[in-house]
Amino acid sequence: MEAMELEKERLPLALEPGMTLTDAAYRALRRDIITGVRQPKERLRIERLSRLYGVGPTPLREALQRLAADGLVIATGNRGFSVAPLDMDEFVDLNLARTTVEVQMLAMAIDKGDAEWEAQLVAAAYRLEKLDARLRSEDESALSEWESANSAFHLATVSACGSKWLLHVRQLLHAQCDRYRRASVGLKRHERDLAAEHRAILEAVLARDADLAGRLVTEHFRRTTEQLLQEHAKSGD
Amino acid sequence: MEAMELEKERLPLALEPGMTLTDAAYRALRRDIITGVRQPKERLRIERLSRLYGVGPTPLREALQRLAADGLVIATGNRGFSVAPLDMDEFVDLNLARTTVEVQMLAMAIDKGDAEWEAQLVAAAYRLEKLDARLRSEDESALSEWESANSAFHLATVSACGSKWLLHVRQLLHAQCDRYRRASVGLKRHERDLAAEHRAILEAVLARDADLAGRLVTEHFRRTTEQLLQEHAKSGD
DNA sequence: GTCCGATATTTTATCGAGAAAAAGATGAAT
DNA sequence: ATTCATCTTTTTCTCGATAAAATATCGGAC
Repeated sequence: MEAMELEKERLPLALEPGMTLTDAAYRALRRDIITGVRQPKERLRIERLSRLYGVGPTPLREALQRLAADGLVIATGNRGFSVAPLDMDEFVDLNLARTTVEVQMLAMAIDKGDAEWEAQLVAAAYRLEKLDARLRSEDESALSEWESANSAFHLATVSACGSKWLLHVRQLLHAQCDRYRRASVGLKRHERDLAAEHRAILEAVLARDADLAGRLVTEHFRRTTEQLLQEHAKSGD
Repeated sequence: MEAMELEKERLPLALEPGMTLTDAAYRALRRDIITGVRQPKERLRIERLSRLYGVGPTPLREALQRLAADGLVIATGNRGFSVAPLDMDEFVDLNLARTTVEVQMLAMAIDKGDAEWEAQLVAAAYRLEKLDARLRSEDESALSEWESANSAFHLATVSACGSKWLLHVRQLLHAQCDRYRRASVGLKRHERDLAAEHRAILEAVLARDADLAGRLVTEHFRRTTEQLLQEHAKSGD
Protein backbone atom coordinates (compact mmCIF):
# COMPACT_ATOMS: atom_id res chain seq x y z
CA MET A 1 0.00 0.00 0.00
CA GLU A 2 1.89 2.99 -1.29
CA ALA A 3 1.37 6.65 -0.39
CA MET A 4 -1.86 7.65 -2.05
CA GLU A 5 -1.11 11.34 -1.90
CA LEU A 6 -2.13 12.79 -5.21
CA GLU A 7 -2.19 16.30 -3.89
CA LYS A 8 -1.47 18.58 -6.80
CA GLU A 9 -2.60 21.78 -5.17
CA ARG A 10 0.28 23.90 -6.40
CA LEU A 11 -0.87 27.23 -5.06
CA PRO A 12 0.81 30.13 -6.83
CA LEU A 13 1.42 31.88 -3.48
CA ALA A 14 0.28 35.31 -4.62
CA LEU A 15 3.04 37.63 -3.52
CA GLU A 16 2.38 41.32 -3.51
CA PRO A 17 5.09 43.94 -3.94
CA GLY A 18 7.47 44.31 -1.01
CA MET A 19 6.53 40.86 0.16
CA THR A 20 8.97 38.10 0.86
CA LEU A 21 8.48 34.43 0.16
CA THR A 22 8.48 33.83 3.92
CA ASP A 23 5.45 36.10 4.27
CA ALA A 24 3.66 34.38 1.42
CA ALA A 25 4.37 30.94 2.84
CA TYR A 26 3.27 32.12 6.28
CA ARG A 27 -0.04 33.39 4.97
CA ALA A 28 -0.74 30.34 2.85
CA LEU A 29 0.11 27.91 5.64
CA ARG A 30 -1.82 29.90 8.20
CA ARG A 31 -4.89 29.94 6.00
CA ASP A 32 -4.63 26.23 5.27
CA ILE A 33 -4.21 25.36 8.94
CA ILE A 34 -7.13 27.49 10.08
CA THR A 35 -9.44 26.27 7.34
CA GLY A 36 -8.48 22.68 7.99
CA VAL A 37 -6.70 21.93 4.72
CA ARG A 38 -3.76 20.98 6.93
CA GLN A 39 -5.31 18.81 9.56
CA PRO A 40 -4.53 18.77 13.29
CA LYS A 41 -1.46 16.71 14.26
CA GLU A 42 -0.46 16.47 10.59
CA ARG A 43 3.30 16.35 10.25
CA LEU A 44 4.67 19.20 8.21
CA ARG A 45 7.73 17.81 6.46
CA ILE A 46 9.79 20.45 4.82
CA GLU A 47 10.43 18.64 1.58
CA ARG A 48 6.78 17.84 1.06
CA LEU A 49 5.66 21.40 1.81
CA SER A 50 8.40 22.61 -0.49
CA ARG A 51 6.80 20.67 -3.34
CA LEU A 52 3.26 21.65 -2.39
CA TYR A 53 3.80 25.37 -2.10
CA GLY A 54 6.65 25.70 -4.54
CA VAL A 55 9.01 27.38 -2.07
CA GLY A 56 12.46 26.46 -0.85
CA PRO A 57 13.16 25.09 2.61
CA THR A 58 14.40 28.33 4.14
CA PRO A 59 11.27 30.49 3.71
CA LEU A 60 9.17 27.55 4.82
CA ARG A 61 11.10 27.02 8.02
CA GLU A 62 10.88 30.73 8.82
CA ALA A 63 7.14 30.69 8.22
CA LEU A 64 6.78 27.63 10.42
CA GLN A 65 8.68 29.33 13.24
CA ARG A 66 6.28 32.25 13.12
CA LEU A 67 3.32 29.91 13.12
CA ALA A 68 4.84 28.12 16.10
CA ALA A 69 4.92 31.41 17.97
CA ASP A 70 1.24 31.87 17.08
CA GLY A 71 0.50 28.47 18.54
CA LEU A 72 -0.81 27.07 15.27
CA VAL A 73 2.20 24.84 14.77
CA ILE A 74 4.18 22.73 17.22
CA ALA A 75 7.93 22.80 16.72
CA THR A 76 9.76 19.92 18.35
CA GLY A 77 13.54 20.21 18.44
CA ASN A 78 15.22 17.98 15.84
CA ARG A 79 11.90 16.35 15.14
CA GLY A 80 10.34 18.90 12.86
CA PHE A 81 6.98 20.62 12.77
CA SER A 82 3.36 19.54 12.99
CA VAL A 83 -0.03 21.22 13.03
CA ALA A 84 -1.15 21.89 16.60
CA PRO A 85 -3.62 19.26 17.81
CA LEU A 86 -7.23 20.01 18.68
CA ASP A 87 -8.10 19.44 22.31
CA MET A 88 -11.51 20.15 23.79
CA ASP A 89 -10.15 21.18 27.18
CA GLU A 90 -7.97 23.70 25.41
CA PHE A 91 -10.96 24.90 23.44
CA VAL A 92 -12.79 25.68 26.67
CA ASP A 93 -10.05 27.85 28.12
CA LEU A 94 -9.46 29.41 24.72
CA ASN A 95 -13.06 30.58 24.75
CA LEU A 96 -12.82 31.79 28.30
CA ALA A 97 -9.75 33.79 27.31
CA ARG A 98 -11.22 35.31 24.19
CA THR A 99 -14.50 36.15 25.91
CA THR A 100 -12.70 37.96 28.70
CA VAL A 101 -10.65 39.94 26.23
CA GLU A 102 -13.60 40.66 23.97
CA VAL A 103 -15.82 41.98 26.75
CA GLN A 104 -13.14 44.28 28.05
CA MET A 105 -12.38 45.60 24.56
CA LEU A 106 -16.07 46.11 23.93
CA ALA A 107 -16.38 48.28 27.02
CA MET A 108 -13.38 50.32 25.94
CA ALA A 109 -14.69 50.72 22.39
CA ILE A 110 -18.10 51.83 23.65
CA ASP A 111 -16.34 54.37 25.83
CA LYS A 112 -14.02 55.73 23.16
CA GLY A 113 -15.76 55.03 19.85
CA ASP A 114 -16.68 57.96 17.64
CA ALA A 115 -19.24 58.47 14.88
CA GLU A 116 -16.99 56.98 12.23
CA TRP A 117 -16.69 53.82 14.30
CA GLU A 118 -20.47 53.60 14.56
CA ALA A 119 -20.75 54.00 10.80
CA GLN A 120 -18.26 51.20 10.15
CA LEU A 121 -20.03 49.00 12.66
CA VAL A 122 -23.44 49.57 11.08
CA ALA A 123 -21.96 48.82 7.67
CA ALA A 124 -20.44 45.55 8.91
CA ALA A 125 -23.75 44.59 10.52
CA TYR A 126 -25.58 45.33 7.28
CA ARG A 127 -23.22 43.16 5.24
CA LEU A 128 -23.62 40.33 7.71
CA GLU A 129 -27.40 40.60 7.65
CA LYS A 130 -27.46 40.43 3.87
CA LEU A 131 -25.30 37.31 3.84
CA ASP A 132 -27.42 35.77 6.54
CA ALA A 133 -30.46 36.24 4.32
CA ARG A 134 -28.69 34.54 1.43
CA LEU A 135 -27.80 31.64 3.69
CA ARG A 136 -31.38 31.28 4.87
CA SER A 137 -32.49 30.93 1.27
CA GLU A 138 -30.29 27.86 0.90
CA ASP A 139 -27.51 29.65 -0.91
CA GLU A 140 -24.65 27.58 0.50
CA SER A 141 -22.10 29.32 -1.70
CA ALA A 142 -22.23 32.29 0.68
CA LEU A 143 -20.93 30.32 3.63
CA SER A 144 -17.31 31.35 3.47
CA GLU A 145 -18.36 34.93 2.80
CA TRP A 146 -20.63 34.76 5.83
CA GLU A 147 -17.73 33.55 7.96
CA SER A 148 -15.67 36.55 6.93
CA ALA A 149 -18.56 38.96 7.50
CA ASN A 150 -19.19 37.44 10.92
CA SER A 151 -15.56 37.92 11.93
CA ALA A 152 -15.60 41.43 10.48
CA PHE A 153 -18.70 42.35 12.46
CA HIS A 154 -17.30 41.23 15.79
CA LEU A 155 -14.02 42.92 14.99
CA ALA A 156 -15.87 46.12 14.16
CA THR A 157 -17.56 46.17 17.56
CA VAL A 158 -14.22 46.27 19.36
CA SER A 159 -12.07 48.04 16.76
CA ALA A 160 -12.36 51.38 18.53
CA CYS A 161 -10.97 50.09 21.82
CA GLY A 162 -7.80 52.05 21.14
CA SER A 163 -5.37 49.33 22.14
CA LYS A 164 -3.17 47.88 19.47
CA TRP A 165 -2.08 45.13 21.83
CA LEU A 166 -5.53 43.99 22.81
CA LEU A 167 -6.41 43.83 19.13
CA HIS A 168 -3.33 41.71 18.51
CA VAL A 169 -4.07 39.35 21.37
CA ARG A 170 -7.66 39.11 20.26
CA GLN A 171 -6.66 38.19 16.74
CA LEU A 172 -4.37 35.50 18.14
CA LEU A 173 -7.14 33.93 20.18
CA HIS A 174 -9.76 34.22 17.46
CA ALA A 175 -7.52 32.52 14.92
CA GLN A 176 -7.35 29.51 17.22
CA CYS A 177 -11.08 29.52 17.88
CA ASP A 178 -11.79 29.76 14.17
CA ARG A 179 -9.76 26.62 13.64
CA TYR A 180 -11.81 24.70 16.16
CA ARG A 181 -15.03 26.03 14.71
CA ARG A 182 -14.20 25.10 11.14
CA ALA A 183 -13.04 21.66 12.18
CA SER A 184 -16.54 21.02 13.47
CA VAL A 185 -18.54 19.13 10.88
CA GLY A 186 -22.10 20.12 11.66
CA LEU A 187 -22.15 23.79 12.48
CA LYS A 188 -25.91 23.40 12.66
CA ARG A 189 -26.79 27.03 12.40
CA HIS A 190 -30.46 26.33 12.03
CA GLU A 191 -31.13 25.79 15.69
CA ARG A 192 -30.07 29.31 16.46
CA ASP A 193 -31.14 32.75 15.36
CA LEU A 194 -27.68 34.17 14.94
CA ALA A 195 -28.99 37.20 13.09
CA ALA A 196 -31.15 38.13 16.06
CA GLU A 197 -28.21 37.73 18.44
CA HIS A 198 -26.07 39.96 16.25
CA ARG A 199 -28.84 42.53 16.01
CA ALA A 200 -29.19 42.61 19.78
CA ILE A 201 -25.44 43.09 20.19
CA LEU A 202 -25.43 45.89 17.64
CA GLU A 203 -28.31 47.64 19.41
CA ALA A 204 -26.68 47.42 22.81
CA VAL A 205 -23.40 48.74 21.44
CA LEU A 206 -25.02 51.66 19.63
CA ALA A 207 -26.97 52.41 22.80
CA ARG A 208 -23.57 52.53 24.53
CA ASP A 209 -24.68 50.00 27.07
CA ALA A 210 -21.37 48.27 27.78
CA ASP A 211 -22.79 46.05 30.46
CA LEU A 212 -25.59 44.66 28.33
CA ALA A 213 -23.37 44.33 25.28
CA GLY A 214 -20.81 42.43 27.32
CA ARG A 215 -23.43 40.02 28.63
CA LEU A 216 -24.87 39.47 25.15
CA VAL A 217 -21.47 38.75 23.63
CA THR A 218 -20.57 36.40 26.47
CA GLU A 219 -23.79 34.51 25.89
CA HIS A 220 -23.24 34.58 22.13
CA PHE A 221 -19.80 33.02 22.45
CA ARG A 222 -20.94 30.61 25.15
CA ARG A 223 -23.62 29.17 22.87
CA THR A 224 -21.19 28.60 20.03
CA THR A 225 -18.80 26.86 22.39
CA GLU A 226 -21.55 24.77 23.97
CA GLN A 227 -22.81 23.69 20.57
CA LEU A 228 -19.40 22.63 19.38
CA LEU A 229 -18.68 20.73 22.59
CA GLN A 230 -21.96 18.85 22.40
CA GLU A 231 -21.30 17.95 18.81
CA HIS A 232 -17.89 16.65 19.69
CA ALA A 233 -19.22 14.64 22.62
CA LYS A 234 -21.67 12.94 20.25
CA SER A 235 -19.08 12.10 17.62
CA GLY A 236 -16.60 11.21 20.35
CA ASP A 237 -18.61 8.21 21.57
CA MET B 1 35.47 57.87 12.04
CA GLU B 2 35.43 54.13 11.68
CA ALA B 3 33.08 51.68 13.32
CA MET B 4 34.05 51.66 16.98
CA GLU B 5 32.32 48.42 17.65
CA LEU B 6 34.64 46.44 19.83
CA GLU B 7 31.89 44.17 20.99
CA LYS B 8 33.48 40.87 21.78
CA GLU B 9 30.61 39.44 23.75
CA ARG B 10 30.81 36.02 22.21
CA LEU B 11 28.18 34.28 24.26
CA PRO B 12 28.56 30.52 24.16
CA LEU B 13 24.80 30.13 23.63
CA ALA B 14 24.32 27.37 26.17
CA LEU B 15 22.36 24.71 24.32
CA GLU B 16 20.75 21.97 26.33
CA PRO B 17 20.00 18.51 24.94
CA GLY B 18 17.27 18.35 22.36
CA MET B 19 17.70 22.03 21.68
CA THR B 20 18.30 23.52 18.30
CA LEU B 21 20.52 26.47 17.51
CA THR B 22 17.40 28.39 16.53
CA ASP B 23 16.03 27.97 20.05
CA ALA B 24 19.31 29.06 21.58
CA ALA B 25 19.53 32.12 19.36
CA TYR B 26 15.90 32.92 20.13
CA ARG B 27 16.48 32.79 23.87
CA ALA B 28 19.69 34.78 23.76
CA LEU B 29 18.23 37.48 21.53
CA ARG B 30 15.04 37.64 23.53
CA ARG B 31 16.95 38.08 26.75
CA ASP B 32 19.20 40.73 25.24
CA ILE B 33 16.26 42.66 23.81
CA ILE B 34 14.28 42.60 27.05
CA THR B 35 17.23 43.54 29.22
CA GLY B 36 18.20 46.33 26.86
CA VAL B 37 21.50 44.93 25.60
CA ARG B 38 19.97 45.28 22.15
CA GLN B 39 18.51 48.73 22.19
CA PRO B 40 15.17 49.86 20.75
CA LYS B 41 15.22 50.60 17.00
CA GLU B 42 18.64 48.96 16.73
CA ARG B 43 19.07 47.33 13.36
CA LEU B 44 19.72 43.61 13.60
CA ARG B 45 21.94 42.80 10.67
CA ILE B 46 22.34 39.12 10.10
CA GLU B 47 26.05 39.10 9.48
CA ARG B 48 26.79 41.12 12.58
CA LEU B 49 24.58 38.97 14.79
CA SER B 50 26.18 35.94 13.22
CA ARG B 51 29.55 37.11 14.49
CA LEU B 52 28.21 38.18 17.89
CA TYR B 53 26.36 35.00 18.74
CA GLY B 54 28.47 32.59 16.75
CA VAL B 55 25.56 31.16 14.78
CA GLY B 56 24.89 30.91 11.07
CA PRO B 57 22.38 33.07 9.24
CA THR B 58 19.62 30.47 9.04
CA PRO B 59 19.03 29.85 12.76
CA LEU B 60 19.27 33.58 13.35
CA ARG B 61 16.64 34.42 10.77
CA GLU B 62 14.33 31.78 12.22
CA ALA B 63 14.81 33.16 15.71
CA LEU B 64 14.13 36.67 14.45
CA GLN B 65 10.90 35.55 12.81
CA ARG B 66 9.71 34.12 16.11
CA LEU B 67 10.66 37.31 17.91
CA ALA B 68 8.78 39.25 15.26
CA ALA B 69 5.68 37.22 16.06
CA ASP B 70 6.22 38.08 19.74
CA GLY B 71 6.36 41.75 18.83
CA LEU B 72 9.88 42.22 20.13
CA VAL B 73 11.34 42.56 16.66
CA ILE B 74 10.07 44.37 13.59
CA ALA B 75 10.54 42.52 10.31
CA THR B 76 10.35 44.72 7.24
CA GLY B 77 10.22 42.93 3.93
CA ASN B 78 13.54 43.04 2.07
CA ARG B 79 14.80 45.54 4.63
CA GLY B 80 15.74 43.22 7.44
CA PHE B 81 15.03 43.21 11.14
CA SER B 82 15.24 45.72 13.96
CA VAL B 83 14.42 45.81 17.66
CA ALA B 84 10.89 47.09 18.22
CA PRO B 85 10.89 50.77 19.21
CA LEU B 86 9.73 52.04 22.59
CA ASP B 87 6.68 54.27 22.43
CA MET B 88 4.97 55.70 25.47
CA ASP B 89 1.50 55.56 23.95
CA GLU B 90 2.06 51.90 23.29
CA PHE B 91 3.26 51.45 26.85
CA VAL B 92 -0.02 52.82 28.14
CA ASP B 93 -2.21 50.44 26.20
CA LEU B 94 0.19 47.61 26.96
CA ASN B 95 -0.40 48.21 30.64
CA LEU B 96 -4.12 48.46 30.16
CA ALA B 97 -4.04 45.15 28.35
CA ARG B 98 -1.90 43.35 30.89
CA THR B 99 -3.88 44.74 33.82
CA THR B 100 -7.14 43.55 32.32
CA VAL B 101 -5.74 40.10 31.73
CA GLU B 102 -4.07 39.93 35.12
CA VAL B 103 -7.18 40.87 37.08
CA GLN B 104 -9.31 38.33 35.26
CA MET B 105 -6.70 35.60 35.79
CA LEU B 106 -6.44 36.52 39.45
CA ALA B 107 -10.17 36.07 39.93
CA MET B 108 -10.02 32.70 38.21
CA ALA B 109 -7.04 31.58 40.28
CA ILE B 110 -8.71 32.62 43.51
CA ASP B 111 -11.73 30.63 42.46
CA LYS B 112 -9.89 27.49 41.44
CA GLY B 113 -6.63 27.55 43.40
CA ASP B 114 -5.91 24.70 45.80
CA ALA B 115 -3.69 24.34 48.86
CA GLU B 116 -0.61 23.58 46.78
CA TRP B 117 -1.10 26.84 44.88
CA GLU B 118 -1.33 28.74 48.17
CA ALA B 119 1.88 27.09 49.34
CA GLN B 120 3.73 28.05 46.17
CA LEU B 121 2.40 31.57 46.42
CA VAL B 122 3.49 31.98 50.02
CA ALA B 123 6.92 30.65 49.09
CA ALA B 124 7.24 33.15 46.24
CA ALA B 125 6.15 35.97 48.52
CA TYR B 126 8.71 34.92 51.11
CA ARG B 127 11.55 34.88 48.58
CA LEU B 128 10.54 38.31 47.34
CA GLU B 129 10.39 39.70 50.86
CA LYS B 130 13.90 38.42 51.64
CA LEU B 131 15.30 40.02 48.49
CA ASP B 132 13.49 43.23 49.26
CA ALA B 133 15.22 43.32 52.63
CA ARG B 134 18.60 42.83 50.96
CA LEU B 135 17.82 45.68 48.59
CA ARG B 136 16.85 47.97 51.46
CA SER B 137 20.22 47.35 53.07
CA GLU B 138 21.94 48.79 49.98
CA ASP B 139 22.84 45.41 48.52
CA GLU B 140 22.52 46.41 44.87
CA SER B 141 23.79 43.04 43.67
CA ALA B 142 20.38 41.59 44.44
CA LEU B 143 18.58 43.78 41.91
CA SER B 144 18.34 41.31 39.08
CA GLU B 145 17.38 38.58 41.51
CA TRP B 146 14.68 40.86 42.89
CA GLU B 147 13.34 41.41 39.39
CA SER B 148 13.01 37.66 38.89
CA ALA B 149 11.41 37.17 42.28
CA ASN B 150 8.97 39.97 41.58
CA SER B 151 7.92 38.41 38.29
CA ALA B 152 7.71 35.01 39.96
CA PHE B 153 5.47 36.35 42.72
CA HIS B 154 2.98 37.92 40.35
CA LEU B 155 3.02 34.82 38.18
CA ALA B 156 2.37 32.70 41.26
CA THR B 157 -0.75 34.68 42.11
CA VAL B 158 -2.36 33.85 38.77
CA SER B 159 -0.75 30.48 38.01
CA ALA B 160 -3.79 28.55 39.20
CA CYS B 161 -6.16 30.26 36.78
CA GLY B 162 -6.32 27.04 34.82
CA SER B 163 -6.00 28.57 31.38
CA LYS B 164 -2.92 27.80 29.37
CA TRP B 165 -3.84 30.47 26.85
CA LEU B 166 -4.30 33.26 29.34
CA LEU B 167 -0.93 32.38 30.81
CA HIS B 168 0.60 32.54 27.36
CA VAL B 169 -0.98 35.88 26.54
CA ARG B 170 0.05 37.20 29.92
CA GLN B 171 3.66 36.18 29.37
CA LEU B 172 3.60 37.92 25.99
CA LEU B 173 2.38 41.18 27.49
CA HIS B 174 4.67 41.03 30.52
CA ALA B 175 7.74 40.49 28.36
CA GLN B 176 6.96 43.76 26.60
CA CYS B 177 6.29 45.61 29.84
CA ASP B 178 9.53 44.30 31.30
CA ARG B 179 11.39 45.78 28.38
CA TYR B 180 9.90 49.21 29.00
CA ARG B 181 10.57 48.95 32.70
CA ARG B 182 14.21 47.98 32.32
CA ALA B 183 14.80 50.69 29.76
CA SER B 184 13.85 53.20 32.41
CA VAL B 185 16.96 54.59 34.04
CA GLY B 186 15.76 55.63 37.45
CA LEU B 187 13.40 52.99 38.73
CA LYS B 188 13.33 55.03 41.91
CA ARG B 189 12.00 52.34 44.15
CA HIS B 190 12.56 54.38 47.28
CA GLU B 191 9.47 56.50 46.94
CA ARG B 192 7.27 53.46 47.17
CA ASP B 193 6.77 50.69 49.66
CA LEU B 194 6.61 47.86 47.19
CA ALA B 195 6.93 45.25 49.89
CA ALA B 196 3.81 46.56 51.58
CA GLU B 197 1.92 46.52 48.30
CA HIS B 198 2.94 42.94 47.67
CA ARG B 199 1.99 41.94 51.20
CA ALA B 200 -1.45 43.49 50.77
CA ILE B 201 -1.95 41.62 47.50
CA LEU B 202 -0.86 38.36 49.09
CA GLU B 203 -3.27 38.85 51.97
CA ALA B 204 -6.20 39.61 49.73
CA VAL B 205 -5.49 36.60 47.56
CA LEU B 206 -5.14 34.23 50.52
CA ALA B 207 -8.38 35.67 51.91
CA ARG B 208 -9.92 34.74 48.53
CA ASP B 209 -11.14 38.27 48.06
CA ALA B 210 -10.96 38.53 44.26
CA ASP B 211 -12.45 41.98 44.15
CA LEU B 212 -9.98 43.52 46.57
CA ALA B 213 -7.03 41.65 45.07
CA GLY B 214 -8.00 42.90 41.63
CA ARG B 215 -8.19 46.48 42.81
CA LEU B 216 -4.85 46.22 44.59
CA VAL B 217 -3.09 44.76 41.56
CA THR B 218 -4.62 47.36 39.28
CA GLU B 219 -3.34 50.09 41.57
CA HIS B 220 0.03 48.36 41.88
CA PHE B 221 0.47 48.26 38.11
CA ARG B 222 -0.93 51.76 37.68
CA ARG B 223 1.70 53.23 39.98
CA THR B 224 4.53 51.55 38.15
CA THR B 225 3.20 52.84 34.86
CA GLU B 226 2.64 56.32 36.22
CA GLN B 227 6.14 56.45 37.64
CA LEU B 228 7.74 55.39 34.39
CA LEU B 229 5.68 57.85 32.38
CA GLN B 230 6.62 60.74 34.66
CA GLU B 231 10.26 59.82 34.46
CA HIS B 232 10.07 59.71 30.70
CA ALA B 233 8.31 63.08 30.55
CA LYS B 234 11.14 64.61 32.57
CA SER B 235 13.93 63.14 30.44
CA GLY B 236 11.89 63.88 27.31
CA ASP B 237 12.13 67.66 27.75
C1' DG C 1 24.18 74.57 -6.17
C1' DT C 2 20.46 71.26 -6.85
C1' DC C 3 18.14 67.71 -8.98
C1' DC C 4 17.95 63.56 -11.54
C1' DG C 5 19.45 59.14 -13.54
C1' DA C 6 22.86 55.39 -14.00
C1' DT C 7 26.28 52.59 -11.79
C1' DA C 8 28.46 50.37 -7.78
C1' DT C 9 28.10 48.61 -3.24
C1' DT C 10 25.96 46.82 0.54
C1' DT C 11 22.34 44.02 2.64
C1' DT C 12 18.81 40.87 2.40
C1' DA C 13 16.48 36.73 0.82
C1' DT C 14 16.82 32.30 -1.26
C1' DC C 15 18.72 28.07 -2.84
C1' DG C 16 21.26 23.63 -2.78
C1' DA C 17 24.42 20.69 -0.44
C1' DG C 18 26.57 18.80 3.57
C1' DA C 19 26.53 17.60 8.75
C1' DA C 20 23.90 16.06 12.63
C1' DA C 21 20.33 13.83 14.71
C1' DA C 22 16.45 10.64 14.98
C1' DA C 23 13.93 6.69 13.34
C1' DG C 24 13.97 2.27 11.45
C1' DA C 25 16.15 -2.28 10.20
C1' DT C 26 19.11 -6.09 10.82
C1' DG C 27 21.18 -9.67 13.44
C1' DA C 28 23.35 -11.85 17.36
C1' DA C 29 22.89 -13.20 22.30
C1' DT C 30 20.07 -14.48 26.08
C1' DA D 1 10.55 -14.87 21.51
C1' DT D 2 12.74 -10.82 23.36
C1' DT D 3 16.34 -7.59 24.12
C1' DC D 4 20.15 -5.05 22.98
C1' DA D 5 23.65 -3.16 20.01
C1' DT D 6 25.07 -1.79 15.48
C1' DC D 7 24.25 -0.31 10.94
C1' DT D 8 21.32 1.89 7.44
C1' DT D 9 18.03 5.09 6.04
C1' DT D 10 15.40 8.99 6.53
C1' DT D 11 14.60 13.63 8.13
C1' DT D 12 15.99 17.64 10.23
C1' DC D 13 19.16 21.24 10.83
C1' DT D 14 22.98 24.17 9.54
C1' DC D 15 26.30 26.32 6.60
C1' DG D 16 28.31 28.71 2.53
C1' DA D 17 27.33 30.73 -1.77
C1' DT D 18 24.33 32.84 -5.29
C1' DA D 19 20.54 35.87 -6.73
C1' DA D 20 17.62 39.74 -5.83
C1' DA D 21 16.54 43.90 -3.78
C1' DA D 22 17.62 48.21 -1.67
C1' DT D 23 20.87 51.81 -0.52
C1' DA D 24 24.66 54.66 -1.50
C1' DT D 25 27.81 56.87 -4.84
C1' DC D 26 28.94 59.44 -8.63
C1' DG D 27 28.59 62.34 -12.74
C1' DG D 28 26.04 65.19 -15.77
C1' DA D 29 22.27 68.49 -16.86
C1' DC D 30 19.80 72.51 -15.60
